This record gives sequence, C-alpha cells and structure tokens, in this order.
Amino acid sequence: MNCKLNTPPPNFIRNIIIEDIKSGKHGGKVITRFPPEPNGYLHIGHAKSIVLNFGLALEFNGRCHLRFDDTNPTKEEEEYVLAIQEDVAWLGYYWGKHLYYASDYFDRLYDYAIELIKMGKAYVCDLSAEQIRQYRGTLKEPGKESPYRNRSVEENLDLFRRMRQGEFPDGARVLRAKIDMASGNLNMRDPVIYRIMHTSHHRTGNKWCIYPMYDFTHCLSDSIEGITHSICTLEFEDHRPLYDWFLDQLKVECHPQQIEFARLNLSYTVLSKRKLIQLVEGGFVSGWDDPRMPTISGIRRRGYSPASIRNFCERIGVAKRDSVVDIALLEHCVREDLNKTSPRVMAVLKPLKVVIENYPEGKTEELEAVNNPEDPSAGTRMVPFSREIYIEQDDFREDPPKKFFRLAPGKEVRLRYAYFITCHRVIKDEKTGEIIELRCTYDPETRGGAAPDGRKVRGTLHWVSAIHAVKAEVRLYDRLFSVPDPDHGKEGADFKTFINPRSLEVIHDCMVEPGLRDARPGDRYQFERIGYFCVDTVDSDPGHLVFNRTVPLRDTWAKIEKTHRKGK
RNA sequence: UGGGGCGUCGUCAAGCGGUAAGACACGGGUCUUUGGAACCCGCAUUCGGAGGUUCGAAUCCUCCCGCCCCAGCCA
Repeated sequence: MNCKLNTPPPNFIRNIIIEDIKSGKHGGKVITRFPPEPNGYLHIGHAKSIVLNFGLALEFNGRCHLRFDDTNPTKEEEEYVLAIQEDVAWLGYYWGKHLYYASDYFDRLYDYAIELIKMGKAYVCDLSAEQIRQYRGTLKEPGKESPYRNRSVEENLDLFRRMRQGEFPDGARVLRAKIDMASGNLNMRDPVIYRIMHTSHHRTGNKWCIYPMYDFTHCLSDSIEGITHSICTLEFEDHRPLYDWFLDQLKVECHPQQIEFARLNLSYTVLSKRKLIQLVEGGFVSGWDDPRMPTISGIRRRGYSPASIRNFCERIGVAKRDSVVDIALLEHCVREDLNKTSPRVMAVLKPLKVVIENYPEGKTEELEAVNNPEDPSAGTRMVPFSREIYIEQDDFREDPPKKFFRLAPGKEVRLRYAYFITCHRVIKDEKTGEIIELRCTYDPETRGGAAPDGRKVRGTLHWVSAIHAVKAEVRLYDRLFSVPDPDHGKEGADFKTFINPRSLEVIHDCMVEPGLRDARPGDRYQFERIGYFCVDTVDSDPGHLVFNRTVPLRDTWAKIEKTHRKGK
C-alpha cells in the first residue's frame, strides 16, 4: 500500500463502522469487497467505490476482497477481468490472496437453492418471461401468483435438477423465490433466482447451463466470504429486503450489512456504461483509453496520477443524496499532486523564432535550470542557449493590451534562466502579414535571469534554443462535453450533441528542450507556464514524441483578458 | 396512502438539541526568474416550506412542497 492516510473526513458509512467496532458487531472486524461485473471498463465512479471499500479496510485494519460478479456469461469476458485488475492495482490497492469470483461459488449456490426448495421457499416456474412480467403486476397494483407456485417440493426438486441437467431450452423455466406477490417492493414479488442459459462461461466453461441471478448470488457470496459491510450504490436500496431475506431463510453464519451510498456524477462528462459504449462505438473517441474518457484507463493515459484520483475520491465525500461533483475539483487534485512531483521543462507549443542580434553566431552556452522549485531534491539541469530561439507565439503582441507583461516591440522581458531581451523589430511575411520572426538584443549582464542593477521586468518567458530543439507532437485535451450536464440536456437532447468539438487539438511542430529526447512513455512533466503533460503510452516513440496534456496550469492572464473583453 | 430514498453556500459536504466545519469555485490582496505554486482576507443571521415542542431546533414532532430509484429470465 503506497497511500498515506491522513484521517479521511467523516461520512455515514465510516460512522456506522466505527459504531459496529465499538459494539463488537462482527467481532470488531471490517471486511469489505469491491464486486465489479467483468462486462466493461472501470471508470472514475468505480474509483469512488474502490477507494471507499479499500480505504475503509485499510483504515480499520481489515481487508477488502476483489470479487468478480460473473453470473451472466452472455455479457462477461476475460478481457475485462484483466483490465479491472490492472486498474485497481494502478490505483494503488492490493487484494492479495483475496481475489474471488462469484462463479467459484456456483456449486454452493446450487446447494443453497436446493435447500430453499426443500423448505418450500422456492419453486420452478414455467411461465414465459412475458407472462412473468404480466403476473408481476405494476408499481401500484399487486401481482398475481404463478399457477406453478404451489408445486410440491419433490416436483420442484426434480424439475430444478433437470434444469441443471440441460433438459430444457433457454427460457423454458426459472427457479423463483416464494415470497409475496403483493409486496409494494417489486423485488419481493417472487424474484427469479436461477435462469437457464446454454452459454459457456469464461471460467466454468460448459459445466453449467443454469446461472444464478444477482440478488441470490450477491448476498450469499458476501456471506461466504465473511464480508461485514457490503457497500453498494443507491439503486440497490430496494434490493436490501431481498438481500436480507435470503440470508435469513438460509440461516447462514454470516449476515453482512448492506449499506448504500450515492454514486458519483461528474460535471462535463457522462459515467454510465451504456453511454460510454456509445462514445467508443460511435467513434467519438479513439477507444476506452482515449485520454478524454472518464475511464480509469483513459484517465491514466491522460496523465493523472493514482494519488490524485485517490485524493479526489476522499475529498468528494460519501453520502446518500444525488449530486454532481464539479470536475474542477478533479482538475484541482491533479494539479496539486503534479505540482509537487513533476519535473519542470521548457516546451514551446506554437513556436515563433527570435534572433538575438547581438549574441555571437555559432556560440552555445549551457544554463542551469531548476527541475522543481517545489522539491529541491529534484536538483537542476543544464539547458542550451544560442542566438536563435523559439518563444511562444502567444508571448508576443505587436500591439499589447494593458497589463500584458510579455514581449512587444520595445519591451524587455526575461528568458527563464537565461537573459533579458528587448524586441526591436518584427519581421512579417510580405504576403500574409503573418509575424514570422522577431529581432531582439540581449543584455549580457543578465545571465541566469537576474539583473545586477536591480532592474525589474514583469514578464518571464519560456524558450527553446532553435538548433537544439527537439520536435514533438502535442495533444491538447479538454473536457469531453461543452455543457455541465450532458445527461440532461434541454428537451431530452441526446448527450452526444453536447460533445465538445474542441476536446482535442493536435499540434505537430512543437519544440521542446533537448533533454526530453529521452522521455519514456508515461513520464509526466510540467511544461513551464503551460500545463502538465505526459508522454503518450500508445503513440509515442523515440523518433516521434507525443505528449498528452493532462491539465493546463491555472491561467490568471486568460481570466484577466476574458473579463476585460467582457467589461469593455 | 404502491414501495424505497433524499432535500445545509454556485458545487461537493460536516453537523445527531446548545446557537452553521472544511474543500472546490468565485472575488480581493501579498509574494514571485512559471501571470504557476505558496500565503492572507472575503464568501449561508441561515439549514426545501409552514406550523409545533423546548430556555434553546439544521438537529425532535406534524403537515406540505420538490427531486431520485423500482415493473430484466442485467448487475
């Protein structure tokens, strides 16, 4: 475990656990579980659950199991179980030997079902799916009892065994719990607990042709593993009576407590599996790991650190009310972490050539640059400087507005770690009028960036020596959606219509300092004055560097300019 | 009168009868060789609404209003 734990803020689940420990419930133990269905990729919403479950286990000296809820072979695949394990591990959590599969319990679950039948608490029903739906009644009207509800135990036993033997086709019969067709809670109206599926399972192969349903499987799996607190999301609140019913009927030795909390919603994105699939399959993104996706793999590729995700999940809190967390908090969490850990480097995204006329031609010198002002132990590096350099196009204005502290005709600025330069001439393309080069002079007395005469300059620019520069491709990622709540657009507009057309801008001829030549996939940097970037793990290679922008630095100037424009 | 939940600052969220934490966002300032970071200040006389109990209520009671979830042989 590599994550520190300052005491997390209080939340109702933690409070329940503290009380339970105090009262000696469950022998004072805390055993939780994270139970994903391996039918898709994990996203930031799952991270909330992972951090909650593993975090609680860690805090109270218990343990957290990783259990795959794999009871529906038509939807689940091995590929997902591998991806999920990778994501949980990347987040920094270890389940150790406690890796389980609901499918490991199929034999025991079958035995439990037999037991239920013997108690007269379950029966085989021959109604079709459509009929079962009709018999279930509606939200306001009670259901009707199935004509098969009162079969004898012997007949039920025989039929259920034959279901297992494969004597019946898919959908022919199901095993149902005998509870209450008039219950206000539809989950209690004789829920199906086993269905016939002649489908091979990614782990049990063709051993089974009947598979247990979630409600029956989950509570018993929890019980088998000795889970103390079974934490799930709000939509399962209605299932709790059923969760408890099975455990009560079967007189198991361990009866975990199910506790529900509100799932995470994040502004400017979507988190439902169904919608994420549409983004992938519709080609709106490059895949599940597209850096704009809220999936763990996407976020990872985007350059977010595991620590920042954990921190985010702890800060958003855990409660029962529906809420939408501002994505600005997530962005704040990455900046906060990356600020302390990322080496600084100079990179020019949109280069503008600057010729320093009074600097000797052919001369090169090495200037010392600090790697991370937040971390002295990161040391320093040498950066080459020469007569021709690149600066950011945005750092020059021929006609500067008020408070523009960067370069302009006649203005002096500091080149970070280098010299003060003053702009004397602007060279433009004769035809287009586009600025193609600046002619400047430098003050040799200001080497390193300090003025011996105490002269102040407000602006400090990053730069890259032209002959030493390394070219790179940079991908500027932005929020995937242009509205805070794409899920609930006006008039039920499809969420895809809110996709931010500028969520990705690719820049091909960026100039980065030479030390970056050796950057490895996944390496994270702060491009000074611009933002945090990481080397793309899929498309970058030594001959063609590709950087992903994780998140831009806070840009006060952009804000000033914006409000200025609005105000005038 | 189907059943189950939830309503505290723009957004999250503590609070559990003793007189509204914190974070993000936002606004202002200090500092600065990143207009970054850091630091300082401001930001709910009020807790969905109305009654009631109490010396005292966001916290207890009553009624009302609003929002979310449930009719898969999905999880």
